[in-house]
Amino acid sequence: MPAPPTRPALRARYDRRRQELVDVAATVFAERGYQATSMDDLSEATGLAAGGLYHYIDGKEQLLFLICDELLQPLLVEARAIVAAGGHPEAVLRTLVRAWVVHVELHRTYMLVFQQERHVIERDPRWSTVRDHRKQFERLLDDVLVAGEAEGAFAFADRGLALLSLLAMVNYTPQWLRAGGRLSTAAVADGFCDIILGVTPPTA
Amino acid sequence: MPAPPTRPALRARYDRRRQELVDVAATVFAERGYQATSMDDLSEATGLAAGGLYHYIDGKEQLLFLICDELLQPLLVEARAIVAAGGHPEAVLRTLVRAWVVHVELHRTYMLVFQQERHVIERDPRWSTVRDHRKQFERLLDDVLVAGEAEGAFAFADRGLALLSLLAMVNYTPQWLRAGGRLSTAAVADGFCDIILGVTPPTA
Amino acid sequence: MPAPPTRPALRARYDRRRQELVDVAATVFAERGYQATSMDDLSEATGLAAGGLYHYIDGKEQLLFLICDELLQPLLVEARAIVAAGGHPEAVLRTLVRAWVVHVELHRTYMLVFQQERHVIERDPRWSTVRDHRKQFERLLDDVLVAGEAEGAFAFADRGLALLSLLAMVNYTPQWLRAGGRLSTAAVADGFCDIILGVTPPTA
Amino acid sequence: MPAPPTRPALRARYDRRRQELVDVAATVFAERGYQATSMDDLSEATGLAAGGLYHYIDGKEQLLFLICDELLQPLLVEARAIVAAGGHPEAVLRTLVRAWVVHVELHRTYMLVFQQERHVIERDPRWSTVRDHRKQFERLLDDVLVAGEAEGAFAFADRGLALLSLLAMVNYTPQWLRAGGRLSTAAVADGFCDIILGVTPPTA
DNA sequence: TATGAATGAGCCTTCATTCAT
DNA sequence: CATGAATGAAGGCTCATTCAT
Repeated sequence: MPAPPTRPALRARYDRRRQELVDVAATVFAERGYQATSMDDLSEATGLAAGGLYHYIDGKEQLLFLICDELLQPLLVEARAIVAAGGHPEAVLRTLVRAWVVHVELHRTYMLVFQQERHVIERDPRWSTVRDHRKQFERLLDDVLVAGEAEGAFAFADRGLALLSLLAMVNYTPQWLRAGGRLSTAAVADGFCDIILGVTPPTA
Repeated sequence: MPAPPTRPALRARYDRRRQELVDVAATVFAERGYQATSMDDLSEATGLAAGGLYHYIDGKEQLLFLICDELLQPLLVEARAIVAAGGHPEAVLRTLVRAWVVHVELHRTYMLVFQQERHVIERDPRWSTVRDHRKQFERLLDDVLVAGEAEGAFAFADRGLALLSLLAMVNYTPQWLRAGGRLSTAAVADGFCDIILGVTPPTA
Repeated sequence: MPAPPTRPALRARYDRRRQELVDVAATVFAERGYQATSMDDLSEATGLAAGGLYHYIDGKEQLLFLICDELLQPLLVEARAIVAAGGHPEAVLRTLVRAWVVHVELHRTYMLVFQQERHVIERDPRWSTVRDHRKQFERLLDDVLVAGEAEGAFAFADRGLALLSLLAMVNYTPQWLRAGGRLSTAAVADGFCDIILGVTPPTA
Repeated sequence: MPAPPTRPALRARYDRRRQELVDVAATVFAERGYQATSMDDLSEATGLAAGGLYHYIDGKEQLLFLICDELLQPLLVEARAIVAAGGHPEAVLRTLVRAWVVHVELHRTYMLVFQQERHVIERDPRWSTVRDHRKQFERLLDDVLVAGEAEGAFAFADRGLALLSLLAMVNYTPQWLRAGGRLSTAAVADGFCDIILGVTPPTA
């Protein structure tokens, strides 16, 4: 990858195209799998010739990194803001989960790729940055649960299991959630919270 | 793959080695990923020369198939038996989930591989058998929830979400559950049921 | 094989190199045999790295197809033109055989490969196109013999045997005919016709 | 290949089986091609397990050698006898060609294999024995033509071409001659001689 | 910037052959 | 004699990446 252009006008176009490339890559990776996708597939999907891709990225693996990074980074930022804003634990949790599910839905393909390649990300030392972001997010989530439990707002049979379950639910979401489905994103997020918090329907 | 030997004595050894190969493959696939694992990796992991593997399998993909099949087939059989045995819905559900989690724990690597390669299995028509087994199992699970709801044993805010959550939780299990961990397998299974059913701890 | 370039300048070079590759392949195949020739052999013979060959072809088998096709297609076209032009049956036959022998001599290696791999071409359904061309050419030849016999220009003891013999003679030609040999191409062609037509030398 | 058994009874059975193996090999080679036939194919065709084949032969290539040898050796012996017996040149030629065509028909698969692998046999020094037999046979044939020409029994426009044509015709025979076809073996042989000798049908 | 030809390592698989049983 | 498991060297092909144009 040559140095990106410095003149602002060119830089803008460059950044736009690079973002487009990452988007396309996420879509194709999500469908065929990262390993099963060839640079030629991306070349075809973007309309850029094989060599042209390398003006925007260093290589195939960097695409995977960018996908993971653009998925986790903003989520972590938003989550920190929500937690920092404070409030009643349940409100914080619900706000956080809602933002999370929205994020997952908006970056559905990114999330699918991230989950698919989890075995690499979790093991390879070169992926520690991404891994750390995931861990920080999960830590944040746990903090909220701990705080709620401490304040008596939440009563978990087992907080660890509750956290793992919440992670599982939301991570699994992109496999079935589609825009315009039976449940709205907010409903899904609230539903998850209800389940975790043991909120039973009123008629019971 | 040549036809398996017919003489019983040889057949037994053949089957044993083949099973061993599938086991090793599951372990290596789980660690490095199916695509990232070369037949040479398996050759090294099994101690069998590259060509020797093909006495037991038709190709790399068949290993993936066998892994999925040996994971789902017995689970489905067991699940059907549990449901057929009948009983109070909650008892049935708990028995079922417990068996499921035990199965997942025993076939941890198989499950990891199955989850990893889900994008292939769900899309490729050649994998319809495996996909069908997964669907049948999920259908069975849903039937139990439906029955429990009908009998008034369960009260879900949203049964669909409950099912998806349960699937997510158990499918996520092999990522963190280790034998000898804080929670026993049974505790985990019951914990999952509690969460789904909205069982809150005695507010002591 | 990527799509061939569309820009005319590039396309010309591409076509030239591809033709070169087919030529080299025909030569090497003719010498070592199609099956006994590895892509590495072709790589070495062309000076192109192993992978580079696949810019021009889909695979080894396509080379064999192109060789057969480039051998038969133009021959058939030329033969049709000669027959269509009409004239005295003997003149037509002699013109046809002469063109045929010239063609065979010019594409000596192609012909050798075609003959060598006849057992595949005649049996495999995927080779029906090539097979059809061969049959059409032979049919054309037979038509000429039939017409000549009908007009009383030819008198065969057995026309079927005459046709088979002519085919045998010409097909066998590349095994021994060399440019600059004792007999000119035209002499060979005429000699074949003499033999088939029972023309005996003036009993001087 | 271990040493063949010496006890006569065993030796007979051994020889019979070995001959059977060569026959089967010739058939399979003729159909699929020598190179395209795997030892496993032969194993299946003979009913002998892979390793068992090596009790009778040294390797795959020896099978090819035996096929060629068993084809050419007896033909050469018979041809020599016919020529040695003497007689009118035309009678000798006709007897010889008839024996030849009969031989070719009886060893149709052997001949097909021999023709298919001609490129190896003609080039590789290891095949000089087989090549020599072929050359001796052709020499014998030429001698007959020379003698006939000298005696004024034959009048060739070009004896060399006549020889090559005859070779071509007979060598091509296994590609189309089937037992029970329109022409008897003898008729075919005589037809070839008529063509070479310029014998025109009586009605002409 | 973009193209597309070219590289070369690596992958999955086949196969002739050997050898313990 | 026969079996069938095992070997290991190719073989055809793919693919991430480079680079002259």
